Amino acid sequence: MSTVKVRFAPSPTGKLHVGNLRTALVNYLYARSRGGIFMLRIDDTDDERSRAEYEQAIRDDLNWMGMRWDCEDRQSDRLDRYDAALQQLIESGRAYACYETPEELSLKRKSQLMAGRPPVYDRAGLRLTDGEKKKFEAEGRRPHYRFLLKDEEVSWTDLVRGLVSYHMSSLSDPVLIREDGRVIYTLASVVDDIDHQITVIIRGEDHVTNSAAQIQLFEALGGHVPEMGHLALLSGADGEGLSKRLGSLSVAQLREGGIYPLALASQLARIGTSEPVIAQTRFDDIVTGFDIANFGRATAKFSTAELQQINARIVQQLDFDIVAETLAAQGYAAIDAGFWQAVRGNLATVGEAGKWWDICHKPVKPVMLDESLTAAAATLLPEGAFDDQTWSLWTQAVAAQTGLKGKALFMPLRQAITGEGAGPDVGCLLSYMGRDRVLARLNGRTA
RNA sequence: GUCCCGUUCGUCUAGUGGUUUAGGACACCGCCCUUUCACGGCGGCAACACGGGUUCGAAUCCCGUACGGGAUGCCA
Repeated sequence: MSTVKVRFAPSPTGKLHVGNLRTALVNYLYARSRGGIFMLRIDDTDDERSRAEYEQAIRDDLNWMGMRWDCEDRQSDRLDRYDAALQQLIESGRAYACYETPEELSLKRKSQLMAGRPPVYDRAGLRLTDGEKKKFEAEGRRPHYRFLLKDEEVSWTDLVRGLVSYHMSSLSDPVLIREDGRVIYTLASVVDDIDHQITVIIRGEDHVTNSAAQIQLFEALGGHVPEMGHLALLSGADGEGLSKRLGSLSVAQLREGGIYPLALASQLARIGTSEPVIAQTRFDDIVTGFDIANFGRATAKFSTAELQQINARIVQQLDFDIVAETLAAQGYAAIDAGFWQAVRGNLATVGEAGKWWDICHKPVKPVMLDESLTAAAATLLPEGAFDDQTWSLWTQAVAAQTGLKGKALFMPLRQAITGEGAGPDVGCLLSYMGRDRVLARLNGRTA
């Protein structure tokens, strides 16, 4: 049995969104759970839209989530391989030159549609005589090349969809090389997969038609057809396509919003599967619990609300040494392990720890709910430095004097001291604030 | 238009003709715990898109309808 080898092949034409990242993650998990190889392939066949900054952003996003690739390649380095493949196909009669302009093709499609016929290319290029071709060339036209599809049913056993079959008669012969000589994804991807000896292709369901045609291409090039797995696409919470709200669901934006990588990975690895989406605090557990067979065929909804919940659950379990660097990067290098321990149980994001740090160290306008209570509490506030016992001793004294207890006692104190109605244990925050600040706030002064 | 695919609790799903008063997880609601919130424990609410058919029996098989997604590019 040969080693499993998968690839993630993004085109650096934009930022990764959660759908892309899920495809990457599923490939990664598939490889890791089978001791296989995970390859990164940059599909930068020019396209005028490819940009170095996008490529870097993709690498950053992958690394951020903890995915390391075992090898990489880029299509712009392999142009001669694509030319060679085209020659091979021309010689075997599976590729042919066409001379229509894009405008002419679009016109053809329109009239076919109008006549109620499927917009399939009529293979006019195949019937061109040498003389006609010469005439086009003389007009200054350059040929583009198409792959001659065999008119038969292509089928394969898909890793997630089971038996899939597709009849080629409803497909146009795919263009392989553009008029300007640049290769098209359909060809480049297959040549790469053959050369890189990819054993399994896992990609989105939007590629099933491609896959059908590409299977014939693999065969025509004498390559071994890899296994295929087509993941159902993700949609937004309202069921709309993800691409429409790309902005709000870009990985970069999620990162900026304080989402912890394991939270996103936990969700992306399980969404659309039969396994429950639960917060995983160790990447290894995500790998272990992964099985491509658990993925369903229906489009799954990606919910940012759910992500946030998972994120909160994970953040609340994070140890200080894991988040210290993140906190420092956000300007909170002063936060220590004790403080983190005190507040983490109430956080939704790591960054929120900074908010509580500020409440302890920067002026806060107290919220005065019961001034007679807080005034009494102020006079009872212990002298000297605060310690572990301060809060409970102090509140007991306040309770004894005022006769208040429970929420009526603690909520006014909390709101005066922190300005907030909910949050970490006030007693734990006390020593970080210092006596003067607490006293001032109890007396209703911003401090 | 044509070709694929999908549709089970709010969400992700289990379910491949009787074992199902349709199971689980998350969310939600309630109670408990708790000096707030969160965590945790216990309990509860809640679904087979619709219409025909096949069958003794259908969430499960067939046909149709509706809705949704994808494809139909000299994008990937």
